[in-house]
Amino acid sequence: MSTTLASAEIRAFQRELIAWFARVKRDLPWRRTRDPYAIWISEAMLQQTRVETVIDYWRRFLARFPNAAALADAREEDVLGSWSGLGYYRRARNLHAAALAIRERHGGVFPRDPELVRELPGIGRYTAGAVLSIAFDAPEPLVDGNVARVFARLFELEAPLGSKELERELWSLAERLVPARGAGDWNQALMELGATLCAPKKPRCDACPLARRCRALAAGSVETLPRPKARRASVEVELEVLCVERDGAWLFVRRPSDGRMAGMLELPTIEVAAAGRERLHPIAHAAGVELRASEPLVQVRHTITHHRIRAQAFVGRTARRALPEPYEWHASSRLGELPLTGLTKKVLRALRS
DNA sequence: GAACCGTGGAC
DNA sequence: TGTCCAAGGTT
Repeated sequence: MSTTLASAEIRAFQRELIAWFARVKRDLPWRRTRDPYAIWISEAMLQQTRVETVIDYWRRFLARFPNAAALADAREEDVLGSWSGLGYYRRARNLHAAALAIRERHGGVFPRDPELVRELPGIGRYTAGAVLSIAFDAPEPLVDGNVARVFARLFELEAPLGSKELERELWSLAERLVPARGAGDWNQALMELGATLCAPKKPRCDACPLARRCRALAAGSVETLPRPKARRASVEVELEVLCVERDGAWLFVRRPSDGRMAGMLELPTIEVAAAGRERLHPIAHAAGVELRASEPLVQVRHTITHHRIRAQAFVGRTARRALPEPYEWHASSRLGELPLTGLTKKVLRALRS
């Protein structure tokens, strides 16, 4: 079942939504540039991440890596350091790899050809459409979570999020609706509507410029669309964390180069359930660390995807300066530059207060 | 196609 | 407190 759209209807959608966007659009820092590199970075950061969180990260990242050449010249370690705390760290690795590809394949210039853009690591159909339409005003469609919600309601699409059927219909609508000129504004207007009025909960239909055309509003199904996809239940995990400071440096462990939080640094950590009675002692022993007290110094709660974490941090001491892999010492004055995991940042923050 | 990948904030 | 969610991409 596919939605039909008359061309007069399409023009009306475009006119009304773009006029609304021109009136109410938020003043976001990446909206003050047409630099495809800067816009690309914002799009990568905004994936599954809130605007308020991204703003500071984007400013710092652009100051440190102002263009694709600078990013290509950087060490991956430093790119991860700038990303530390944002999550989904593969995005940072992909950015760095894509910057290298732009240098090698495109002379350091962000490509304009959609097929070439799509070949860059970490850039899928959405991000390609976003950068090309916003930076170059290319008539490329896009569908993100906002657009999916807006379309599902406007056209009363019943297929569940993530289903093949809904995906096909959403992209078909996006292709038919995107204007030949002003695609960047149109795409951003759709997302802005989803982010500010057509919200997941308690949408503000009273203020919506498209309310008159919304099938779900007419049918009273706005709150039930789009149909959510099933979610995995979350699991409780108990961790113990080892805090060792010596000569103004902290003891960290380098995570493996693949899997969760690949290549990041964290405080030595063990899962209580997997540790048996020995608890922290195995890693403490490996690092020659002596636990100073049996009582945790701080307790921290954290969530990672479908895990709910309760972490207790213990303080230890060691006489050893040189340690085998994966242990590393890092000066406490440089913690802000390191690719630390979110949990580790949280523990260190708690220790300091 | 489903699972995986992080985090902080709203309610 | 638990749950849901936010400008997705990769495997």
